[in-house]
Amino acid sequence: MTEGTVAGEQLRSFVERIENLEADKKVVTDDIKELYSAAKQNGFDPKTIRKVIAYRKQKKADREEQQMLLDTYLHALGELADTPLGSAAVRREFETAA
Amino acid sequence: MTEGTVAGEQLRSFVERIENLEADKKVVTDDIKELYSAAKQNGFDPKTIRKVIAYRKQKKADREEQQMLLDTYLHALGELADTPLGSAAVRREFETAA
Amino acid sequence: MTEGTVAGEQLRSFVERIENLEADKKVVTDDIKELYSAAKQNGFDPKTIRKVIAYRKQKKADREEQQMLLDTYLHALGELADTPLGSAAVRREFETAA
Amino acid sequence: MTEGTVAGEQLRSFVERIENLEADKKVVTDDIKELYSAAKQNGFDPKTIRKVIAYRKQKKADREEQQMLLDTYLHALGELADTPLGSAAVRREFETAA
DNA sequence: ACTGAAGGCTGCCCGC
DNA sequence: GCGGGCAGCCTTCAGT
Repeated sequence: MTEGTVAGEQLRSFVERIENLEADKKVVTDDIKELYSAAKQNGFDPKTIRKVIAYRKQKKADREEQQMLLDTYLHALGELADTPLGSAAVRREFETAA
Repeated sequence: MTEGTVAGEQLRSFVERIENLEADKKVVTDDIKELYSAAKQNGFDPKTIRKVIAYRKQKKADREEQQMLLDTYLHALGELADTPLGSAAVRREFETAA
Repeated sequence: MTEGTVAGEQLRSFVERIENLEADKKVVTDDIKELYSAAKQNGFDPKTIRKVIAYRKQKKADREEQQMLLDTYLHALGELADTPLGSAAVRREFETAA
Repeated sequence: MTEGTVAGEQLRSFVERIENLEADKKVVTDDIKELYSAAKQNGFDPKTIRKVIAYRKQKKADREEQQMLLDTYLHALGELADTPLGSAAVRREFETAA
């Protein structure tokens, strides 16, 4: 796998593409840091902002997990969910369970 | 600092901009992971690729540090560095010293 | 710091003590794995058990974080919290906010 | 599988035992961290200590693998290995081969 | 300069 | 055997 071979060129391509993406990533990371700094300059505690973002992120994750649970219910109940009435019933069941 | 106040709006803005950037970052991160997977599918060892990239990054950092050192020398030598010819002269000096 | 020196003996002592603790840790880890296996043999899904444990752990963490939040409120409100009545008021505030 | 059923009690038992073991594990983990801190206070680089421990662990694993290989040879040679003298003979054979 | 936390990376274990 | 998910480790950074 020396220079100039097909494999070598492929490797080079992978490496360069990854390096480019890492550069992009660094830009974004730096932007985020700048925002935190700016927020701090405006009197907001960065740590608190992180808490807020973490909280929102988790809430979103919780919602998605609940959705997965609902899907589990739906699948477990099979065909029933295929009819509007059945679906509504299952949904009602889920709401009371949650 | 409740909803609707100026500070509240500012905070909301910061939070949302950061969240957007984090979303962007996630996209890039996922792209990188995909590339590593693709490389693996093509028979390259991901771990080794990481090593290669780390090595190149290190080399680049070393070069930049050397460049900074060079700049320090240039400035220490005063206006000479401001002309291309002078710069080249100092650079030659530096190369032999290094 | 060669063999037989004071520093060498100290280092040896640290290394061995750490290795012993790691051995202990391995025992505990293996015990945990055995328990998961036993649970599986008894018809319980290990993955679900992990979920349950993670859930309980998080609930505990949440409670502690809430306590930290309460502390933050208390400190922010300063002296007020030093009187029983003030403390109760803050606590009431916290309850409605949570 | 609700509370009070046999299965429920079994599950509860598993969960609690696992949680207890995890608590034990945390104690050991914390002890290890303390040791690293203490080592650092005594002028040792924690990172290097980790390297040392990893190295010794690797060496130990290598030795055990070699021992397993030796056992394989011994068994392949049949009953010879059952006597101390025979074992020593095979071991000599192995040492020169390795 | 050191400590404590936050994020990223690696190795491990599981299920497919 | 492989890929996904998860825990542990390492690194970096803000704060002191």
